[in-house]
Amino acid sequence: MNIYDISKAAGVSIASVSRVINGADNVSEKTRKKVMDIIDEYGYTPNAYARGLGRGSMKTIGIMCSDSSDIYLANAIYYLETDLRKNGYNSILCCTGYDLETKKASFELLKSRQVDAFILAGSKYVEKNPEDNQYIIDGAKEHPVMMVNGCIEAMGIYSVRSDDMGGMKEAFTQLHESGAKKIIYVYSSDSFSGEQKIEGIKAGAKKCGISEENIRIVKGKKSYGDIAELLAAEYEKEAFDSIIASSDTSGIGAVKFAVSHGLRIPEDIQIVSYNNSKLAEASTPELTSVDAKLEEVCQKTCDSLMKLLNPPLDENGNALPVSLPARTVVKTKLVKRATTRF
Amino acid sequence: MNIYDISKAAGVSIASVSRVINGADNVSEKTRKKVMDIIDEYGYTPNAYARGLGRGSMKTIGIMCSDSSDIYLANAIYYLETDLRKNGYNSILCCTGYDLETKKASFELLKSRQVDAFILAGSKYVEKNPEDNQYIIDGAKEHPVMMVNGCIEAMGIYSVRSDDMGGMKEAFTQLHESGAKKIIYVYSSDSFSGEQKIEGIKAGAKKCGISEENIRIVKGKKSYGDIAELLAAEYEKEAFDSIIASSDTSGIGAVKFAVSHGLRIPEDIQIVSYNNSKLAEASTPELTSVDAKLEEVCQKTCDSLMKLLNPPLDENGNALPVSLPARTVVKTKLVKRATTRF
DNA sequence: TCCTCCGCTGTAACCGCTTACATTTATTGT
DNA sequence: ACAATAAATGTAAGCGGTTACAGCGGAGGA
Repeated sequence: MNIYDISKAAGVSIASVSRVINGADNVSEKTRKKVMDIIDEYGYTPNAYARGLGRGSMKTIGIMCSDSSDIYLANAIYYLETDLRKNGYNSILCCTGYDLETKKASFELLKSRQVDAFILAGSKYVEKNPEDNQYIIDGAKEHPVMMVNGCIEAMGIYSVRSDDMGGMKEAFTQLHESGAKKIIYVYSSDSFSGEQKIEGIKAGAKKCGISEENIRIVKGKKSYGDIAELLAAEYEKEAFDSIIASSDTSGIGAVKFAVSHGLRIPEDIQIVSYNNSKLAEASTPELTSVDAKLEEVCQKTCDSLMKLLNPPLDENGNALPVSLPARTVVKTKLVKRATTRF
Repeated sequence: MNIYDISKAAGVSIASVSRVINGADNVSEKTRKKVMDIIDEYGYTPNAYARGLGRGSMKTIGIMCSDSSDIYLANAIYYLETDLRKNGYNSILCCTGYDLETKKASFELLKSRQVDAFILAGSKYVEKNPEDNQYIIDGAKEHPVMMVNGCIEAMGIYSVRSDDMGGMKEAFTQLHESGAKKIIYVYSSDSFSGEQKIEGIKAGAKKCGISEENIRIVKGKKSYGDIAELLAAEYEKEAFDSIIASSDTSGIGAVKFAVSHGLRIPEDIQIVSYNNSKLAEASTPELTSVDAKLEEVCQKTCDSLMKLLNPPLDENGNALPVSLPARTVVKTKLVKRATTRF
């Protein structure tokens, strides 16, 4: 069932059918109805690829994320996909894992799929070694690249992220003001936003008059158990009265540590985690968490992308240049729950 | 940069270029090298849509899920996408929500994208009213439809799911054997697998010699708080000593109920949840949960799909018919943790 | 009445690839 | 050395749409 079949059945040319399915205004009401009736009768769906070929745009966005089963990224994907679809765009998803070669291969694959733009979700797409980002920088010359919670400085790369530094600074400060004397920061992965968070911790400490060498920062693995063990070992070395965790996952590890050590939350120990994903509420007791405003970040990402891909037209129908901020930073919000005294 | 550019630069015909990029064996080593060199030099990526148009298959699978931010589905998507990509297939994702019209629209959209097959992830694609499934049944006439944890009986629809009935039966039986006298089952959503689970509860009760009218089944909403409140109200009416939850999410609600009522877990109250997603371990105390073997379910889904889409060929290169079981059921496994005494 | 203009419709080229088939070139046997 | 055969390559027709441009008929003005 293709456009020829429809045109034959309706007794019009394929051009007219094309006009009808594209909602062009220069079709008579009579033809439109004739064509629509046939289309409804036969249940015809235009071939998106042929359309894309003819038109030059597939109305498709390539989304890359390291691991869609990560709660945080799963949410991002949901927001992005839904938002894009509302705007008439489809998403091709690639779960790239953490290996650079796989990331590159996925990028190529999405290119071959003629995506109109890329969205790199998560801060795992900023490599330590600048050369390793070259594939993204090159790609951005052809199609816009939106980075969600990551940032690479180059033409065509736009970044929307939450204010991780500010968020962590606030968490630290609040904790300090609520009487915390010994704060430990635990994180589990290095990344662009990971560094921002550490900067935030340092900034918070500075604001509270705590010297650099008195800031305690430890790095663990991703699992709850690992974080709990790490904190236990640290506690052994020197007790602390508050924990800031780089994610809700780590926050839960912190809760497990506290519970297994018979420490009362929040009386003996306070915990603040980050992201405010569903995990924060899933925890018992529920975690005080810095809301990373993921939904807003995703929504701003889509907004910018839509502006970029569908620029306003001047009176002659030519695209007007759009100027978008290369970086957008969304303010976070501390959500108070049961693991803190404030 | 298209195949003509490459053919010109390499001094061969586009057919030869096509053969090279498709790894055909009837190309001389000399031309292959010439072409590959040019491709590498110019960084050419073939247009997947033109290929698909010419070839008739896009090597793309349409995945529908109600909500990719649901932890369970997020995992499914990860497994499916990764597995499909390993097999050279891409995935287009549609998060359809729970509304029938949106589901239908997404189905149409994926059709227009010429997907080679559909995967409907989650048990939310089996509607109560059989007529409402017609769009899937019709779709299955054109392309295979794989249902993950759902089941509709029709030509071209294949179902892979976990043995929810058996899993729940085992949970009930184990609980009973560990001394539970008053078991309550709490669930939060109606669906195909929801019904299976209830059947399992009933089967377990029967096996334990408990009459139908003594089985307590309550339905709540999705949030932790709601489940906790519901259980509190039920407890008020009549105390129970064990909770079976239809998901880890509900299980966490049960934990919250127990904690807020000062009930010790598992001494005063035992809890068994379902899925064994990351949430089960995230909970404090960690949830005993029936592992729904999602990874295995997804892997079997992909396996079957690949067999269907790439059937073995006979000596003349014709596809041999493949016969696949329309239903595959994967055995679950009870994972014991801290919320039960067994 | 004839010409112009306009709205609608149709024709055909093109998007970038695959592939059946024709053609050329290389290999082998006698 | 030459036909027969096999291997490599090229040509051209699709795949299913979009769209520039040409053509057509009818309304309105001179």
